[in-house]
Amino acid sequence: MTDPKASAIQVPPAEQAGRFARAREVQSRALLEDYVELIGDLITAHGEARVADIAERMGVAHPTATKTVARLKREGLATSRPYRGVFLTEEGARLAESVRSRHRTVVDLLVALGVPAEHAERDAEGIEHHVSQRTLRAFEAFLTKSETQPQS
Amino acid sequence: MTDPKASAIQVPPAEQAGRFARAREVQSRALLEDYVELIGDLITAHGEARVADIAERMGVAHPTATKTVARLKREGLATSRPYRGVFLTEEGARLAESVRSRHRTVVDLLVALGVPAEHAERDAEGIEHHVSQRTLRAFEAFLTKSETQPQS
DNA sequence: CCATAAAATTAGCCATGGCTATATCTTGCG
DNA sequence: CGCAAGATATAGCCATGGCTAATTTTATGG
Ligand SMILES: [Mn+2]
Ligand SMILES: [Mn+2]
Ligand SMILES: [Mn+2]
Ligand SMILES: [Mn+2]
Repeated sequence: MTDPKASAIQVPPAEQAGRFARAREVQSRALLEDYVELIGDLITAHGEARVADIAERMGVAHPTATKTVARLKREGLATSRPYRGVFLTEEGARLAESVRSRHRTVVDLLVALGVPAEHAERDAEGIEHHVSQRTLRAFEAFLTKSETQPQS
Repeated sequence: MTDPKASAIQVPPAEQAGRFARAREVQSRALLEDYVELIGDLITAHGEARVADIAERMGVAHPTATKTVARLKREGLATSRPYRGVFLTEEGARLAESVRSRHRTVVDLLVALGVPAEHAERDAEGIEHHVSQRTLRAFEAFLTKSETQPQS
């Protein structure tokens, strides 16, 4: 068991600052990740990703979706011509795939730990973005193990 | 195994929008949570929480910390008088305690799954805010179990 | 084929959370 | 004491990510 109180405070300030910086960094990427994942899903399901559908599924107003799509284009993740649908670049498609896979792993882990599916989906939508490669591997390892030998 | 592609798309749009809304909601609380936790730690360790220390540990400039403290006051989580330290209200202290406890649980879970401590700390700093009560209970249950009967 | 409905974009607003530069207050020391 | 130095606060800037209202483009059905 960790020492309850003093633990956080005796880590060097610079190191703690680094952790918070990482969290902020991740945060600024989270929205992009959710958009490319969703755009990929829409293209798979409907052959195209319309701004209206993106907005509806993200739960934001149309102009908000348009603005974010502009950012995706700026960052090289998507393309679109005015009044046409939105498409993913190679890089966008790659990101979408990795985001989708990580999302599934996070949900699967939560469910494996006994979290109801609905809850798992909700929490995963935020958690996923903060799960590093290293942590993802640990999740996968645990899932593989609990497949082989289910709960004791 | 879940169906790889179509899974996300056949959830009703309103429900998916709700998940994203939840994630945004959580996001807007995350900064407050980290601040009250840190302020609580500083008071425990040094008897007071100075803006300079808060800024240093959060990895932001002093004015940024001042501005966020103003928001904490607005939201009834902290108090402070100009050029004096920052203190937590009852509500702030309660929040700090629950945030600290959840933080520890998340770190412990990651470590229990085999994530190196440093990594666990980093990832937890972002993950923690998205862990609901229900999920937290699942984490605790797992940790209790793996104490009793360690890895097979 | 064109008028109107639907979809998308643009314009312009707000809050948050960063920053730097400047002003003000507190404090400790000579 | 009294005046630097240091700590804090204020002013004012920027980017992101929301919003509504207005405009422009596309698509359709009579
Ligand atoms: Mn997400
Ligand atoms: Mn997701
Ligand atoms: Mn945190
Ligand atoms: Mn924390």
